[in-house]
Amino acid sequence: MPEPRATWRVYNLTPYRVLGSSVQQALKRLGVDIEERIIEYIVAESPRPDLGDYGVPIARFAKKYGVEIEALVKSIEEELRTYPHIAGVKRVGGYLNILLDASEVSRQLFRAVQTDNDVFGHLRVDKPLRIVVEHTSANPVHPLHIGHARNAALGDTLARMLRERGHIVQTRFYVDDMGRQVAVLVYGAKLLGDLSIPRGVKPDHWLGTLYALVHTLADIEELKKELDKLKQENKLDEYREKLRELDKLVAAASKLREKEPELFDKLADAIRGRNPDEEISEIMRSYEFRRDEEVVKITRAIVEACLRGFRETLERLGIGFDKWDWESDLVWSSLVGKILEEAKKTPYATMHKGALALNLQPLLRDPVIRSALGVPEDYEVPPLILQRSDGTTLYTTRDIAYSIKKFREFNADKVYNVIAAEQKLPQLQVRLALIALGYRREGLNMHHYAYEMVNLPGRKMSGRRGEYVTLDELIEQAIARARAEVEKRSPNLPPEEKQKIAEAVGIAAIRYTLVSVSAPKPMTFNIEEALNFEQNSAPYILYTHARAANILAKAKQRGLEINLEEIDYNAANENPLRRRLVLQLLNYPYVFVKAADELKPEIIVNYLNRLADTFNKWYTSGDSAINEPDPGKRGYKLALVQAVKTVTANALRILGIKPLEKM
RNA sequence: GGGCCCGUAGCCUAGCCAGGAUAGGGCGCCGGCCUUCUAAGCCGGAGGUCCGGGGUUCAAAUCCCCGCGGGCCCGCCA
Repeated sequence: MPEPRATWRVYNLTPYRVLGSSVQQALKRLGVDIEERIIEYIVAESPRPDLGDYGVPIARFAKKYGVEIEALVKSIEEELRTYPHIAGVKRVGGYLNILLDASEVSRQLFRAVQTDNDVFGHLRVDKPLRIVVEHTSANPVHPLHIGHARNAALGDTLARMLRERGHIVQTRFYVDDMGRQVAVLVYGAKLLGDLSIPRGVKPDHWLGTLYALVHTLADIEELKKELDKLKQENKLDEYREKLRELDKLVAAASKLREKEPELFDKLADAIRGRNPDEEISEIMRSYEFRRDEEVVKITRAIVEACLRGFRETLERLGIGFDKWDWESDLVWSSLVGKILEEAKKTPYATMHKGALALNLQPLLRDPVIRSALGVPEDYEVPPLILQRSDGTTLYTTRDIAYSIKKFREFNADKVYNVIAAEQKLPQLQVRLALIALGYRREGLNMHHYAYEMVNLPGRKMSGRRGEYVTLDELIEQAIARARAEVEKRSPNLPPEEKQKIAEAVGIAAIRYTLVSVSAPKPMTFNIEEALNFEQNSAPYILYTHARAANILAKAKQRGLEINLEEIDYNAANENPLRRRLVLQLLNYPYVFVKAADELKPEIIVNYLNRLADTFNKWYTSGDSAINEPDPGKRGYKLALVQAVKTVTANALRILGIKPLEKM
């Protein structure tokens, strides 16, 4: 990736940097030394243009740091004089506002956009880090649904942001083939005596149905046994409660039966009178210890098939992985065994009710660890069990081995795990365990990028009961919706082109929606809303980009080239919308850096939306670029359009959305 | 019982960590605009106890305390 050199200059002209450094310098001269970043945070856009463009509440600084306000203002004004693009300074109330010279800003901006082009704005760090991003890592037992989609969209966007920021990034998918969930599926396959996946069905979809069937039928079978026992013991209250549970299960089961009556009946017959819980546990054991080659074969085949489905879905979203890591490989390669040996030798090792465990509490006495892991002072962390009494390991144990592998294999400085917020405790335990085992650097540099669950309106999703909207369905719906729109507005395009646009738009809409809500917020996924292609959506942004592209294409057709030397930069100040647009574009590098460093894709989303807003207002205001008779002004407008197009395209790419030239 | 996260108009959301200018957007609703670069657009309008109550402050959506509501976690599950 080329270095965006010209972007640096623009970056240093953004109001945040300018005011940040000026105020900092001014305060320093008055004997107060504070970080520039603190001031940058406080710089604000002015609410009205007549007050200036950006400002800082200087009264606050004067008070807080005990400096004379007049002296401070004078000092700041002096600092600001060194910038050629500052046209004036204005005091309003407790604020000191700056007025930017849009023509000078434009001059710098257009040049940088032209030289840096597709890396414009993407300022790179001085010292790149080697970063692993593990994300999605869905259980290979059912198709990906919207919840996984949030994980995938966030993870992929994170990886893209970090790469553009100059880091060396590797993405990894953890294939959890040793969990109970896969064993449930294997159990089902064994009951059926046949694991061939019917043709014409996507493997993950078929497996998802099988999984829900087996799980639900197994639960019913187990519950029946419990009921018998309670009845015998004459525990009527509990009995009635369990009976209600059974009703719910039976209701879920009958829904499943509607989908696959034959399969359902076959499984129901096969499972009757058996001990599914026990048998599933036995499958897990025999897979972990490779006791039964048949189980190994079936398991691997099932998981492979499911992953084929995942890959197909993710590929449509433009999401791929550098590495796929199988949990079983960690165990069979003795990496996990090594962890157990190491654990036993540490002073943290303990026996918890007869199982090998780590007591992690003492580590929390170290304030460095507490602050690095974000643990409050008197937090109590439960002991972490590493090995069951039957000798099998637990998910978290294997995750410790996996964490080390992630660092080792890529020689990583940092690891980000994009994992649901409900896994906060196990994630914390893994990090503490790493430290306990002597992998202090790894423990302190592994981060849990937590996101909240996605729910469907009115109900919760449940993989075990087969209640979910698959990502594939959602993608299809989005594309169909986009297709109808293309059909309506561009009936004359060739069908392949229509389809291409529809696919790009539909998929973009989904990705945009998923990263537009900040990760710690729970999200209700409203399909109607996600497929609303109006303002504040990917289609809106793509449409804006296509509009800009269209203007430039038309200009080219008419032989109108953009020559930065022949532009009349005074045109910048003639029209308030042009001015606003330039000032927004000026902020792009700053916005990018903030989003990438804070790992907040929604910052990019918000920026894009506001930029598109301003562009569309300008576009419809009648200030046409290609019909402009004055060559200097026309040049200016075209360069402005070009800048909008470039910035929009660059920002979209970070979100994993391909910009469109035509819609 | 303990811990973590979330609470901003009918719905969704930004701002909160780093307190300051009449709380930004969007959907939906009402009313307008296609002979000028793409109407997936634009213009105008109605709609707010920033969950509640205290406190700190010249100043609180933002900080602190006490509550309320929702979600999640505290397993020899993952």
